[in-house]
Amino acid sequence: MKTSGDSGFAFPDWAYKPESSPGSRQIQLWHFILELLRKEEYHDVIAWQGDYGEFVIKDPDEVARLWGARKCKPQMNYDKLSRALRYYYNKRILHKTKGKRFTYKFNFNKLVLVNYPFIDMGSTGSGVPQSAPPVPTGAGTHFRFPPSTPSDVLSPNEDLRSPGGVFSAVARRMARGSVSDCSDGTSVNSEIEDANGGGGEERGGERGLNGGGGGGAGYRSIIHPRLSHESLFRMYGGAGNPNTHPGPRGHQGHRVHPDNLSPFPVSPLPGPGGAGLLAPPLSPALSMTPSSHLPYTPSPSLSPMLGSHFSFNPEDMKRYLQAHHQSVYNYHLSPRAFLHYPNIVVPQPHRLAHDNRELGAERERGGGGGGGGGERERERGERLGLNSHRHPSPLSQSHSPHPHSAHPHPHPHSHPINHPLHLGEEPTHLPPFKFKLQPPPLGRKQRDVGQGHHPRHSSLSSGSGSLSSSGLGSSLSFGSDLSSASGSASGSGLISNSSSTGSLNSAGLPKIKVEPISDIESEEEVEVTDISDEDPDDRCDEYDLFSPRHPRPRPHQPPRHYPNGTSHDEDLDEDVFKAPAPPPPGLLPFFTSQPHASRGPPALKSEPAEPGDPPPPAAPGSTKCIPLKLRFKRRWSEDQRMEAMEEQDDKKVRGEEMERAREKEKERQHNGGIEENGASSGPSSPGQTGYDGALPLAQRGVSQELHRATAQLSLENKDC
DNA sequence: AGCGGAACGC
DNA sequence: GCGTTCCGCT
Repeated sequence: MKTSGDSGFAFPDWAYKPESSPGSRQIQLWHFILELLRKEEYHDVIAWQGDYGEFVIKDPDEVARLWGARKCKPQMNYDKLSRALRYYYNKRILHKTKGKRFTYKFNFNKLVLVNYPFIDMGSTGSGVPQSAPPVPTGAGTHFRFPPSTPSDVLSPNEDLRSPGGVFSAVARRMARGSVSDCSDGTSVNSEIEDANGGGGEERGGERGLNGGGGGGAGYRSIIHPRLSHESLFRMYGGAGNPNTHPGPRGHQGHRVHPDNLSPFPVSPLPGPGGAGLLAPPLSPALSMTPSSHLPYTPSPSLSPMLGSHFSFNPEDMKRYLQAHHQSVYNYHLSPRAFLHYPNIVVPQPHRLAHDNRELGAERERGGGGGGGGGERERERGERLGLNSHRHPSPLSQSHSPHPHSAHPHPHPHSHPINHPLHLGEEPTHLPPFKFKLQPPPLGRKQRDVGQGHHPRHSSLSSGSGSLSSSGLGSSLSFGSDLSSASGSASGSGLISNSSSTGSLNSAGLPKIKVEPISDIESEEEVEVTDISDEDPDDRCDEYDLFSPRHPRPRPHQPPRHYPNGTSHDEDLDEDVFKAPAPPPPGLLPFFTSQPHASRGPPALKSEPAEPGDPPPPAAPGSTKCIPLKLRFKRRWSEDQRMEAMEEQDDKKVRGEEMERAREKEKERQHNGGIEENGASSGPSSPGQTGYDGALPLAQRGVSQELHRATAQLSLENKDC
């Protein structure tokens, strides 16, 4: 990990979005929305409403203003913002709730917010607190492997030694809230903060730890932009973690109503509901799995991990991979994600012994949004310059009395930085586990295929003709596109429709996986996104940090599915939302049931009620009574086949990418061979992991594979 | 209100 | 890749 060098982070390179896609590094609108949604201060402006995932923009102008402030786009207005929102339709991140003004709905069924596993989608009406729990603010959603230590996370100048240093820095960052300060000095943020009294109270809940920290001045760059306080906190401390809401406002530290209100299957599994609630955000993959699904094994190394750090030790990796794999299956994600580690086997999930989630957090949702009416002083015309301090921060959001409880160093002895378990010396790349959303539905605009009736220009650049609607069915068998981008290079943000859809299409190759049929999105098509790529701190003044992209013709926007704007999926989605949590993945015996069932064509999908669920029962000839060995064999063949298939598709879709990835992997293997072996002392040792012993013979090999992978990973991060 | 194409910017 | 800005159309 190159972190130490420039940023001091212990995250693998692949944990970050490539610089090549600066665009994705900035906060994305939906993240921002989510962010606002979870803050009580903004409930007068935007709030959850109705169905899960549905929210209403109560004050469009204000939301736009805030967004504009965050993006340093003073000209922002609802019209523009809504345009952006509309783009999400195609991406399926959102859709409009028809008939309700300013009401949109997140397609969480497709969009698994990796880093927002605890989102509280409570509905207003239900009286449930609206704001979300530890939802990372736009800020640090960047996915990162858990930092090993605070110092990994903090920039060099931060005072690592003092707890206050860490926290204050974080707090300071957190204090920045939703609105950013534009570098030009027109700090919107400050505007708001000032408005709220000394720049510090407004976000009460989160500021709890800001005990000292000196003014916010200059905090801006104290922490590396990539640092997510959110994850930091989550990582460091489930319990006491301020951000996690231990504080007064942490109403739902532990969602009390998880199953019902959350879009995420919080506790699919009976029992320690949500044992995983606070599962360490090992990866997007992990997070994406409803926490409770996480098959973490309470291994010795686990607790430390939960407590404060994570290291790339084999066990952790194993868990990570395991979880990932599990996710793949749970969500019917393409196994491509595991392309590099085809042999990894995910053992039966074990539940986390103790959940470290933010329990006890109680959130007192004080009077709730007082009548939104009164205080809206801002007006659209006025832009940043004026202050429109709207949210007099609720006092209720007091600060966590024990800011330090979240001290990141619960386990000082296991300082990650030098974690003994760190294996490997060579940098390795793990597949980025980048999840993409399905491409937009075929559009109604097919009509214009080929015809440019462009108002402004007649140039039909690339993709206009692309969409042949239907046909592209080809690749679509697997609903989710879990793409494993090539190591560090990948780029996209969390969601992306096939990037080059347009161009490729024009070439005649169906590049996009198109949903064959209407928007019916099969539940299997759970989309996982890594919302980790944005950094709230990426602000206007930092724009130039990113190299400008080369201008290129903008591909046509793929047409939408629904002819006539009819959103068929509305219902579906709704169902999805209401649907009970998906079956416990863990229950999906990795070995026993047929794995890819869900990957079939959408047509297969049936029970709308179980979105994201594990694949349906094994096909008729299931392996039920087959000996384990055989089963494995079978399973493997199947997997291989699937992989092959997908690869084929992939090739069409993004062959290059894959190719590169594979190449990389090869390379890695080649180069890292030595270290790989060295790692063998780790997890593969029987009994060490805790499950090896229980693993069937067949799995041993797999284990090794995993081990190897782990080692590689470790290597990869070695230079952090 | 909403939608969505197009060009443009970062 | 992700908006932002415009704008015509419903």
